[in-house]
Amino acid sequence: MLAKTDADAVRVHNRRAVIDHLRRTGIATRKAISAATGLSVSAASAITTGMLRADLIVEVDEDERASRRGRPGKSLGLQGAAATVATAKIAVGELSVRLCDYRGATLGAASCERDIADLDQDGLVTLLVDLLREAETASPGAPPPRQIVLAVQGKTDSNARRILWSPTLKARNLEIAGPLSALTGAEVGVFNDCSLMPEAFRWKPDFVGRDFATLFIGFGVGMGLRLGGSTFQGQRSSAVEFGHINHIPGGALCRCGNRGCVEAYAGDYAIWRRAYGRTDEIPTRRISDEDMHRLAALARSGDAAALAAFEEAGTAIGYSLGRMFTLIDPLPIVVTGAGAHAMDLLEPPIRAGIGDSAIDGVGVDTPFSRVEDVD
Amino acid sequence: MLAKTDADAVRVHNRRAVIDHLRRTGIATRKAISAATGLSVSAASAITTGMLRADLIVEVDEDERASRRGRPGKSLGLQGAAATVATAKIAVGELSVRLCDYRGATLGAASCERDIADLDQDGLVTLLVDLLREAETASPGAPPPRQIVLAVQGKTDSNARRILWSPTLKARNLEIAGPLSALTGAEVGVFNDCSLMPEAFRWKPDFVGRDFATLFIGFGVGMGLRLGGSTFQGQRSSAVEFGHINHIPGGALCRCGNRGCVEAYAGDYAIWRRAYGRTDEIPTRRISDEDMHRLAALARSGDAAALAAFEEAGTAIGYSLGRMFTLIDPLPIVVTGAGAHAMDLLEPPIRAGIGDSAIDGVGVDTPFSRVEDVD
DNA sequence: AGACTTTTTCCAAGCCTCGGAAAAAATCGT
DNA sequence: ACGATTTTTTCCGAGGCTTGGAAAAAGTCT
Repeated sequence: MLAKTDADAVRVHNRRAVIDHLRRTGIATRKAISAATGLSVSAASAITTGMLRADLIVEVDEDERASRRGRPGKSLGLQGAAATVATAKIAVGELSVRLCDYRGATLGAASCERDIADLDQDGLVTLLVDLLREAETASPGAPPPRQIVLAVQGKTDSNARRILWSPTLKARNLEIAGPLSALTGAEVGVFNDCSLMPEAFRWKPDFVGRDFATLFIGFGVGMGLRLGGSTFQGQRSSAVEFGHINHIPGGALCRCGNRGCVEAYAGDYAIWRRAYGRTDEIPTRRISDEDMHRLAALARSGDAAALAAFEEAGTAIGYSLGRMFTLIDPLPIVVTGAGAHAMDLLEPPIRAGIGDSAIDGVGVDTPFSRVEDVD
Repeated sequence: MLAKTDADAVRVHNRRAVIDHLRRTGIATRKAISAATGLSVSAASAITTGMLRADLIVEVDEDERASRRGRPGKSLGLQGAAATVATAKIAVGELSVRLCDYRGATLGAASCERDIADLDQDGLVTLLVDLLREAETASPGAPPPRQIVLAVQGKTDSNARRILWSPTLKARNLEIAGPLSALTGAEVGVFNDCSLMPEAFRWKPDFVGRDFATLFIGFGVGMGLRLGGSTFQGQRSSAVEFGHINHIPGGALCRCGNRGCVEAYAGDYAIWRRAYGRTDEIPTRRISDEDMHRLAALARSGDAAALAAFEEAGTAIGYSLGRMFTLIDPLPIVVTGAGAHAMDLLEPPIRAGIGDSAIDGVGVDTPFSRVEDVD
């Protein structure tokens, strides 16, 4: 099952290593690249000059002259104009597109707020193409995107081609990558929004090369996993449906139709309905952030029902984290989403839940980081 | 973070691919190796002749003459005498060692049944060395093992050097790899027994290159995961403590001290105590296989308490499989251990549990294979 | 201005693998 | 029985990448 390797693979691999380092550090000299990648200086030099000629990277004048002895190294950076990448987000009630250059800088964006529940495959694709065109006119001079990454709220297939299911859409199993690719000429990938989140943090110094999880707490509950140097994808689907891992057999009713999911205790709507005694009610609309802030304030001021709602939410998350830790070892957690604002209320029951469910309580002290907003 | 690749890495990789194919198919011609690995015939020929000269592989006379036209291919197989590998098992009340040659054939074995609970690090290591010597005298002519693989009931660290915790031993955090390696000169790896199980199946045609899980149901409950071409290991420990994933918050008391673990419902002792109304009793000894067979027979004959015990066990396993499937997608399951004998009783509640806990019931129809005995 | 240092570039060498040609070893046809 | 055909191996030159050392380049220090 092991595939062969040849000179070609070596070249591709080593160039990727160079780009990887440049993307992480921004700029670096050939010497630094050599040291970081393990390549000889000769090789690093040869590779970079080749990429320089191909206009993939540029020489950068560094203002900060270290004024050391010896020939100063010439800094290199990625050439922003080398390629354009588009990211699109499909969420409840919102569709947005953003164009980025090769360095990651935003070139232009476009979005539209409308109910897309009734759209079918073609309708969704044409809407995406329209937004893409709009974003392109907003960023003149940029080449058309070579790659399009779609972040979808819902389940996608592991080939990153289809939306298997989304709470935003009535239709299921939509083939998106093919048509969109045919219309735009770009390489298209369709991913679950939460499983994509680790990509946003893997460049940060604290997380480079490390395993970690991102936990989204908001209207729903979702997770992204970074394991062993790659962002986790299931064999068949995007997987990591953390919000729909069962917490209590036969428990509270969840949006997905099952009973006892984590989300049915820890999603915005779950906390809300628990606080107001609306057992098993599934709200048709999003609970607004203001409502949730109000509820959190109520809990902080000592309201028993609100307190209990947040506590149950934290316990559900904690137990499921404990279950996950037992299966794949404790991980540092990055908490995002509206629920991150209520971490003062959630963290104690979360940690208690981990302690009660993980073997030997391993992972109760795993670090949590809060990130308020991410796109 | 990406490391460089050079000609050396290419050589190592391609040779490994050749060995991989030979280990899987037993014997193969140079042409077949070329086709399977994607290497050119020239490369496959060069690599194999090199390994032939290094005595890693041998030419094999195939008796079955296909009598086709053209020059017949000369079959190659791994040289059994090229290296010796030892495997050792540390289980409750039993210690065993087995020597295998490079092809996987057993050369000799030794075992001892005694209580090792009071052994410390040195005691355990010297006992292992003694068994190793005994096995070596049982297989004259074989070179001393170059590699030793330890399968331990319990938790091991992810560097495969230490036993973090084992129900067999009172001591914790025992460094085994270092001392054993120093005494034998072999490369030593210490692994959890269940997480090692996929290694036994990854060569079978049904599982080659596929993701799957092995589920052990016996005195305890354990699991091994084969994901993305490698056998899963946690970042810090052997992980995949499936038996200690929480099923019911605050539920039945488990050997590990927590409440509500799967094992506290589905382990032999859990089924036994549930059938006999001994709530939360932790037996000091293993329940014998005969006792469990008797209990299963009782259930099959319609005894309500016994039936309920097996049903609760199946439900616990089913829910936890559903939870796992939600996190990492459904997988085919290979069921081993004494509990595999009662799969007729367990499978219906297991599938029902998956259906109630997995999103959309995905995975209820995942294939189960029963394997009665594995070493 | 010359000595020293440090970074780049240049060049021959070493390893792989690849592709095609030649050799080897059977069977088939007459 | 002997040449034609077919299939597998081996051989050999070519090409691509990296390496290590030498040479060049581009600054600081005295």
